[in-house]
Amino acid sequence: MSRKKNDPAFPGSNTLLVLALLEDADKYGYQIIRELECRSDQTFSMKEGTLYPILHSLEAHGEVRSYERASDAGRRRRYYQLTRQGVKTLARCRREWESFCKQFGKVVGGEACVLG
Amino acid sequence: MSRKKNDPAFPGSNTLLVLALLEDADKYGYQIIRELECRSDQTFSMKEGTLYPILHSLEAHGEVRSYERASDAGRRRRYYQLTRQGVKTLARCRREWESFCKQFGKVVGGEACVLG
DNA sequence: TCCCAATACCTCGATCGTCGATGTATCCAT
DNA sequence: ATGGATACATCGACGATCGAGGTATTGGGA
Repeated sequence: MSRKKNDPAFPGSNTLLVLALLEDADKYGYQIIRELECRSDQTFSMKEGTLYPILHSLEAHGEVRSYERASDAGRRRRYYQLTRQGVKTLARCRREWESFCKQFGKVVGGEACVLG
Repeated sequence: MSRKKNDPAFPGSNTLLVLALLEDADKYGYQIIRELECRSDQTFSMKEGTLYPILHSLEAHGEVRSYERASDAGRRRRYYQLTRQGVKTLARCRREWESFCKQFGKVVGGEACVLG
């Protein structure tokens, strides 16, 4: 496969990951990265250079909105919240993922196929 | 997600797809594309500009070897065959895929996670 | 007190995978 | 004879991701 160490096994899924993490609560960037590591048993470790552009792009496309809020400690944090459209997109992406998974498994699993 | 129409839902998996398709028999490029479409119910449609570089790269890395053979009709065909190393790589990639799937599902599914 | 690690945000250039277009040639049916 | 399917290949462009770097604040240990 000639993949580098930190290369995620199957790239492209980061946007769906972010949307899914925003489902249960508004979150800020740093928190998304930490929670992703935790939820995936340290398998996924999204880089900041990956996450922030995704967040900004999602906001530009109306999938999320953001607001700034200071933490107890006074540190500034920008929270991201799913919009109604973002919720729909998340649902669609989940369906796409499931379908992809199924088809991919069918091929990689190894059932025969008769060609015309 | 802002993906283009023909963008595969989750890119990066093409190499694994190719290795898996070569498992049961030696195959040539065009055949791989057709069989992939068939096995995945037309979901995956690998482009030639994607496949051939992958094939060449796999050969350069010793995962497959190739030989030319004319078909009945006399058309030239370059068949690709998994090497012993290719078989090992396929097995490893399958394990990685399964692990990825599991972790990804855990996050996208939506179980809670308590952060430290 | 001073410094470093962690928190928190962000941007930039490089790289890699994939696509779409294009090119070549052969075979077959119309 | 013309066009579509087969069959191989390469090229430039683009988008996603990474790694490195930059800024600033907070809290803890030496």
